[in-house]
Amino acid sequence: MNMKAYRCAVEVTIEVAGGKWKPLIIHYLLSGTKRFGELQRLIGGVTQRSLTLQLRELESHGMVNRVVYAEVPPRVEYSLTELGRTLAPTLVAMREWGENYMARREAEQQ
Amino acid sequence: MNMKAYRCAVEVTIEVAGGKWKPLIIHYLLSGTKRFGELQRLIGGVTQRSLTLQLRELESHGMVNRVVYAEVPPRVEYSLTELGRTLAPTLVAMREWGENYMARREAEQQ
DNA sequence: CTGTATCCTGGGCGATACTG
DNA sequence: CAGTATCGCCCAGGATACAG
Repeated sequence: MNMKAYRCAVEVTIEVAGGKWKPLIIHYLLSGTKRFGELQRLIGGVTQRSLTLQLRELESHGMVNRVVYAEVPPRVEYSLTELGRTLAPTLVAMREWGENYMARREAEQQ
Repeated sequence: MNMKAYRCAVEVTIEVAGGKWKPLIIHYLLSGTKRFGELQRLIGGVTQRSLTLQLRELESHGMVNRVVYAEVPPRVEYSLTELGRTLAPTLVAMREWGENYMARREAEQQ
């Protein structure tokens, strides 16, 4: 995995922050620390299993901090690391592009 | 597909320009028009089938122009539409982030 | 509430062969 | 050269049940 030769650094970004859920997770964490259930509600349509797996991957890549509070009921808070926060410009660019794209498509349909 | 309600415009960008190959295709097309085989060599590891499918999808979303020259041997050239070119900042941000990420990871390993 | 543990399915994708 | 046409594998991810 580490020895993989990349032709283009874009691939690295895709591996670390790409896929169906990771960009969304990061995007929502950009606005602050979130609990597990909060994230699940915000994202919508993601199963517990998938959200857990994606969060663990983000954690292992140093993108996300996971803090467990020894309480009942349990509380787990996720937040972006400094490294994770460096993705902000990219994610914002993606959101703005998506908004712009939708606007264009709507304008064309008439 | 069109009626799908998005919680966040980031999802739109992922659908139109996300996945394993599309960002790479767009990224390489940013530096100019490319022939099919050229793209395949640049990207590396993508099969004809997958490249074809991804290019068709990009075309259907208005991201890519496909021009067929009636020659023997055949020549097909792909280029970004104006809309496709609007992804440039995002793609560049992704590449730069990937480079930065690799540099950090290397620095940490010592 | 925040997870694991199983089971299962779709479809993304590669491998391969063939064609205009 | 730039594709189609098939086939088949794999595994991401959903559904569900259970646990600390």
